[in-house]
Amino acid sequence: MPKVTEQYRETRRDEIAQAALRCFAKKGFTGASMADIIAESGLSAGAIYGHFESKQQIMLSVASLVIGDAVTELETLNAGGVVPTPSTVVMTILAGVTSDVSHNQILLQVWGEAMVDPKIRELVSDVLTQIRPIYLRFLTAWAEEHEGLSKHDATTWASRLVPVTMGLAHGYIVQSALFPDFDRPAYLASIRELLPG
Amino acid sequence: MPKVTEQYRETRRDEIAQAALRCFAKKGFTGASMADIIAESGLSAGAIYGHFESKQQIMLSVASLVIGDAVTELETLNAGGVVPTPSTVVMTILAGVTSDVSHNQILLQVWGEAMVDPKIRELVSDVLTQIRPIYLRFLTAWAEEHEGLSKHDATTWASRLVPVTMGLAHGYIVQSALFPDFDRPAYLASIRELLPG
DNA sequence: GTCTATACTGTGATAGAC
DNA sequence: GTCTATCACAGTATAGAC
Repeated sequence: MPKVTEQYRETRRDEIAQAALRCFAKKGFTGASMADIIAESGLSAGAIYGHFESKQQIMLSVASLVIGDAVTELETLNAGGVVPTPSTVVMTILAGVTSDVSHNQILLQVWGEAMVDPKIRELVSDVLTQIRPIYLRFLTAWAEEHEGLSKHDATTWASRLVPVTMGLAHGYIVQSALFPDFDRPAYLASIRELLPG
Repeated sequence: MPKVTEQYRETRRDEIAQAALRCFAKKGFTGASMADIIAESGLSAGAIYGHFESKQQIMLSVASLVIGDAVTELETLNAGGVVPTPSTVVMTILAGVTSDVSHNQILLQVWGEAMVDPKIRELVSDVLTQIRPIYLRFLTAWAEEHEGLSKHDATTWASRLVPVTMGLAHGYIVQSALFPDFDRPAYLASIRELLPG
């Protein structure tokens, strides 16, 4: 199998997913029809069904794209080598999620869909089980280093702080998507005041 | 016009809305069909269309029901006469929103729908403009009383804290709906630690 | 082996006859 | 109030062009 072909298919898939993303951002997961996606992608029905089994698969692909942002961005913190403060962790994850406005909008839709679509729910759940330990690791490291706690105590302390820390991020995402005049910098500043570090 | 008739109609409307709520909780706003709602309500298509103009109207009615919980519950704080702590305010609003699990689930769907449906968006926006000032008032009063700030300083302080305070609530709602093993009491305890008061 | 154009089949919301 | 017809449109399959 020539490598070119595989890459080509991958690219096509991505193009379709991006077109679908734009449609979903405008009309929602269920509101956007295959016809919309077909038109937006500039391809034809058959072409699309050659790359995706169903609309459901496209939805999953887009959802995965959007919620994956968080993990991607968090990984960059590892590269730094230094132990980030709790508020830095939150701000980093938010930078990933809300850099693209349409991603942010779709994220809320993904959460909504997760309430009724088991596949999406599973996807969200999977990403959580990736993110939670990362949060925990960073917060634990910080508590050890800056609060002088033992590894055990630091872990306990961190695991209590993780949910609210994530909650603050969730709040940012919600308000960012819902309130047109949401003051993002002010929110981030408040996070820095509230969280230790 | 006999009063009985009006009350009767109101009751019927409410029954239909409740039936619709159950359907939406199970299958989502767009996933639930009129046929579902008809079956769940035990009525017929014609009967329902006698009380609601369209499915859209039913959706709005249910959405309003669900996001109205917050306001309803907040009002109870007024009755007490004492100035609640910031964390008490959050916990009160959460008590209203998440007491009924299906309401909580639908709330996420409402947020998602708000991304693409202007009517729903408007509804959400309206409720916010009701809630924000209430938060602000309570937090300001608390800052005056317990931090000894002037009215002006207290207001400034409060308006900076309102978004994150609401954010913590949003985080609770999101995690409560998405994570089956979410530890609610632990989250509330962390809120108490984080927020002043 | 990809794509285009078009046809098919079920189902949705709703209107209107009983 | 119920029941049933309508009518548009959804997602998808297919038949053939490049």
